[in-house]
Amino acid sequence: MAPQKLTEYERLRLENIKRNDQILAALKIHSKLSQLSESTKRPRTQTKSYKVSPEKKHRTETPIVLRRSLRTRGVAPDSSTAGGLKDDFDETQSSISRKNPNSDSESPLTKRAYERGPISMRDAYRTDASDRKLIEAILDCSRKSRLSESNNELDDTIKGMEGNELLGSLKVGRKVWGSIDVDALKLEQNNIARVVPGRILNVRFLPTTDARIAVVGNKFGDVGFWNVDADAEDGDGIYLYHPHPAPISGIACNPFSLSKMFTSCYNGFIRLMDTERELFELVYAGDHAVFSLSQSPNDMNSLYFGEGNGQLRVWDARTGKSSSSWGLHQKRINTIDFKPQNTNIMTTSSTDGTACIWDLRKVGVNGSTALKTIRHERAVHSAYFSPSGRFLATTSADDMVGLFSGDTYQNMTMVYHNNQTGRWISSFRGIWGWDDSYVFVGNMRRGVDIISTTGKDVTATLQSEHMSAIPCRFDAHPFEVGTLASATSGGQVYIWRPS
DNA sequence: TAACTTATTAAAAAC
DNA sequence: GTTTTTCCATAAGTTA
Repeated sequence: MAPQKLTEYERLRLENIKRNDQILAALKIHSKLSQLSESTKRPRTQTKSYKVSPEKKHRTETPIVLRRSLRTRGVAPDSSTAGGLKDDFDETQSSISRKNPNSDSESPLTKRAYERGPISMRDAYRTDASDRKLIEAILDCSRKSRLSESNNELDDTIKGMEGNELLGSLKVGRKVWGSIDVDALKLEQNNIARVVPGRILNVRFLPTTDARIAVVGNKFGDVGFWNVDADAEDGDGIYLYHPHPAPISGIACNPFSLSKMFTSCYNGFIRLMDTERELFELVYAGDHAVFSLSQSPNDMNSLYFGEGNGQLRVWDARTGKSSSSWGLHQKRINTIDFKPQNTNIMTTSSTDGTACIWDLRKVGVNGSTALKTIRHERAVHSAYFSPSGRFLATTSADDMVGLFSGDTYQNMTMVYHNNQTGRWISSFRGIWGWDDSYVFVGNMRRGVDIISTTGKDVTATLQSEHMSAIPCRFDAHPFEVGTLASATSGGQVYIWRPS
């Protein structure tokens, strides 16, 4: 896609935005001064934190789940559902008593998050400082990564080159490979921030080497950005949006087009954040909760998501339509992942107590039969292929982390691990690092457990006095070996780096 | 098989 | 510093 030429209107608009930013910057001097006097009073280092503008604060502090009639959702009455919606996310869950008497009037911002249409980034924005710096940073990275997109035709040639995975990774936007020294991973004060309020369900690094930007989704439907290396004069580099009205279940970034990022929500909507158009577009609006989201690494036009009780759908970016849904599980699908070396091979984990491996060429044809079904005693919270594809790691509520290897993943090792996170902490999901050596998983004692595939046990635990809460969700930076983001139920993000 | 009930737990806010 | 509130998720067990 060639960069679009700006119309006169767009050019004027950008100029106007820039002017407004200058005015804002001038105004900010006052708040900077007051901050300065405050910091002399309190010499202790304040961690970076999101700051919601006062006039927006009251609107979203209390998350409200609204009743949605078919009419307000713009859906024609349907005899099959007219007798009362019994779907996963509607009246049954929405009508839970609301204690706050002030929350009865629908706030404009919450209403917007429900809209069956695009929401401008401006309308969804909650933080007080301008988000121009963030938008510029993302567009800047996007332009740079697009330059390397022209190398994509090399993809096929490189695919056969087993010996040079690093070259392959860089050219096709795949995760970079490398080994790490576990003892070298450290958490520094400036790599800590409270990015959003409340419980984080998802953390993701933008897939770029040009900036370190972490994105998180929380249970209120907020999407928070943290530009980790933002200059001090740009504030903390933390930006908060509210594009969804309910918990965010997935974030999917396109390494070839950083300005496009998908987010999915428990209310059944999937939005595409388009930084170029400054919109959260609505790409899918279903009647069932969307619990998981994933992109096939080699096909950015296909978006896979799990909805309702075990259904899987594929949304096609070219047609803007989704496939019919395939019933792959009995209960909700918690994760969807693809084998990096053969993206026809997909794995799903489910609350029905199983993790399955599928051949996409055979899914949906005459029903769906899994290549392999892994059975845990309880709900399976995640299933991920290792970077080489030779391992599969599952994490289950039965207090086990499963490691599977061999041609058909027939070799099983169960590693005991306390996964009882309870009500307040998001369930643990063991993720892979940058090679097949380690799986990273949260620890109820405020640490990150590292499970070694060779040792078949927890060989180390990352701990730090800076970590004031339990890390439950993680992301390994796709292009920076050893850079690990961990997120908590209090909205914090901790970034571990090799020292 | 669906519908209802209950146990689980940490962190922030309030005192 | 200690106590209270948050809270309204989730999964598993029990009942009808």
